[in-house]
Amino acid sequence: MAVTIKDIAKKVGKSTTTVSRALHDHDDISPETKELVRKAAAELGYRPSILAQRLQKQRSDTIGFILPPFGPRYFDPFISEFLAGIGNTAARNGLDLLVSTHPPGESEMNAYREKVHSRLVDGLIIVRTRLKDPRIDFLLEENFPFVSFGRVENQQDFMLVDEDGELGMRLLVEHLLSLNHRRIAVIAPPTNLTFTLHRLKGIREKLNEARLELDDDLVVHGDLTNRSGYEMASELLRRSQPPTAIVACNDLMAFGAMSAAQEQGFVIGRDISITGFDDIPMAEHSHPPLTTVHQPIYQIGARLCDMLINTIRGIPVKERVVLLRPELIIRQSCGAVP
Amino acid sequence: MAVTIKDIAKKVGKSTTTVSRALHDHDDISPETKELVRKAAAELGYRPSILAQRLQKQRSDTIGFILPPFGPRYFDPFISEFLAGIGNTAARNGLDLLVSTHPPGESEMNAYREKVHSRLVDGLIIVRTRLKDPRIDFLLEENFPFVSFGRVENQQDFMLVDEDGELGMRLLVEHLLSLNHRRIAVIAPPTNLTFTLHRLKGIREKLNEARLELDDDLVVHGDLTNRSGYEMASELLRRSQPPTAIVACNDLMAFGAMSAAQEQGFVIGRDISITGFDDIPMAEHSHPPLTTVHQPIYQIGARLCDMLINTIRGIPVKERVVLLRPELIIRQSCGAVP
DNA sequence: TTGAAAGCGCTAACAC
DNA sequence: GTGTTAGCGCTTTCAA
Repeated sequence: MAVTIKDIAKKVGKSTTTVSRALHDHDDISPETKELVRKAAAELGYRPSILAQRLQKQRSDTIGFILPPFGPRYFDPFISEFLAGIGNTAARNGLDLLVSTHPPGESEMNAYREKVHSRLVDGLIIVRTRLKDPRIDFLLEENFPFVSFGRVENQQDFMLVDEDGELGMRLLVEHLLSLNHRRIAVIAPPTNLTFTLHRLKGIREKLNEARLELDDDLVVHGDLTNRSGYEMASELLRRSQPPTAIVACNDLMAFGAMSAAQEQGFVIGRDISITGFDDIPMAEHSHPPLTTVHQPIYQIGARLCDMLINTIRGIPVKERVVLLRPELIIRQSCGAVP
Repeated sequence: MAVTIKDIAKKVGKSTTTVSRALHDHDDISPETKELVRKAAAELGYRPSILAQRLQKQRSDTIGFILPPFGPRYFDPFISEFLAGIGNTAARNGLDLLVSTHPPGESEMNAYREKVHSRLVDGLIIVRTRLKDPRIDFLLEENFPFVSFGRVENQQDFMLVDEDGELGMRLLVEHLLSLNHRRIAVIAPPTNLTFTLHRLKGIREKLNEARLELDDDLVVHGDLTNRSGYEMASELLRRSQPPTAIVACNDLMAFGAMSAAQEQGFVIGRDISITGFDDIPMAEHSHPPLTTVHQPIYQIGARLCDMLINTIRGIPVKERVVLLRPELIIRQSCGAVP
């Protein structure tokens, strides 16, 4: 059906070897032959069978990405940008991107095992790391190329990019302290996620430095969705002693919190201050615009992908652990306590 | 390096043919041999080379999805859910999902041509169709299996799922009319997208039925982002005769519009009514919660993927054009005009 | 019930 | 410069 090098070989009266080498521009083929072969290939509409090349080369030229959906509706504002970051980088390097979805849990490791053993991908990209992350343990053990967006607790001899969430929170809390906030509540993400640890640590330590304590009663946990931000904030604000500021650990929960506050008649930035983390595009256009910490998701994806590609190609990566310096974005969702 | 059927064959003292057939449970192999082969395979830790199987079978067992990013920041709340829908469905059927990103424009068609000709995917999923869509013309011409989320203007002999945007808008406008709105503005998406046409048509015709006209001066175009919703609404609301209702053609722009309105001191649901379209999870938790039209993105993705898989497998698809009935979600962003 | 041989499309070592 | 041969790992006639 499809045109193969055999067809070209027949047409130009040469061997398939010669054709193959001509097409790859090897320098042991005469210019005339090359020309001849190229023309024939073009005329016949030849397209190499990538599959055959891959089988022969024993490389898949493909990067795998298993996205762990969160919550019931799979809504994740990160994904599109992150995907673009890795997708574009992979494409620029002639690699394909194989994507699948698999929630954390029971069968998760099967999904990873299968990807690794099928030899359908040359490397994997991990996101949303947990404190103890079986995916990373497994890949390390298998000695399979991978990079990770996020750290884990016990291991660190692998390539990763992460934002310095601790510093990000320090900047944020510093800002809140300068506005005289003392009763600061936190809507934290699930505790098994690594970045939760860092963010809480940043908050706690910055407060301690100001001789303040993070009140455990004011730390609640959400699941990173709008809804949970809404629910947690609703509860916090109905207390007899509501906080003057709510630090939500991601923008989505911050939006939920803003909605809850407004519903209860609070004016955000005056009666209550609310902060987010991530700086998704929407943060700029919420009402009021959200004070948050910027994460360059696209760049993180691109950088990770670059590291992985180099590794796959055997090029040593100098910086194996990249910790990005976060940027505080001050908008109007925080105001001074009288 | 990796274990192959050859190794198994050697171990059990049979031919590779027998091993292959035993592993696939053909019924011309004795139970004993099957047992023997299976045990040997397990012991050696055999994993089939999917690549080799695919080369031999001349099928890639892979579905392709090229996502057309919008705007500078690739932010698209749809993607994660849509991806989950197609990813899970593909996985359930043993197919892989190959994802790449490519913006509309110049080289877009090359990306599609390459996917088709590389024979790396058995079918493609198209999203965000344009009125005249070269991707669809091309795939139709190539007779390559594909399905589309969205219609096009001139062609309709291909499989697609779409929401009935016209009806959705009719429901929405009906709601606004019942609240006595007469000066209704529209923030429309780019005119080259097919769904823009349907949504505008729904608005226009419903108004006509009520003996009203859609004032062209009140129709502005955004690019589906928050920011553009914000900018367009800012301008609309600063006019001497501002509208009493703004129909944004997607939720993201509606949020931007809400932000602009609030910034100018409007109370949403009282001074100005704003509607969206899509019902992304955030719509429920904005302030005020957004009146919008629901699109079951996950299900659309899953359905599309199912159709495509059937086609690839040669199973005829009975319903080739699926138009989903939209659901109006009334929340608090709209109120009655005094 | 099993095996030999051919082939999917391509590349590479080695000879000429 | 070019061709022969072998092989990537697997499946599938066809014959035994």
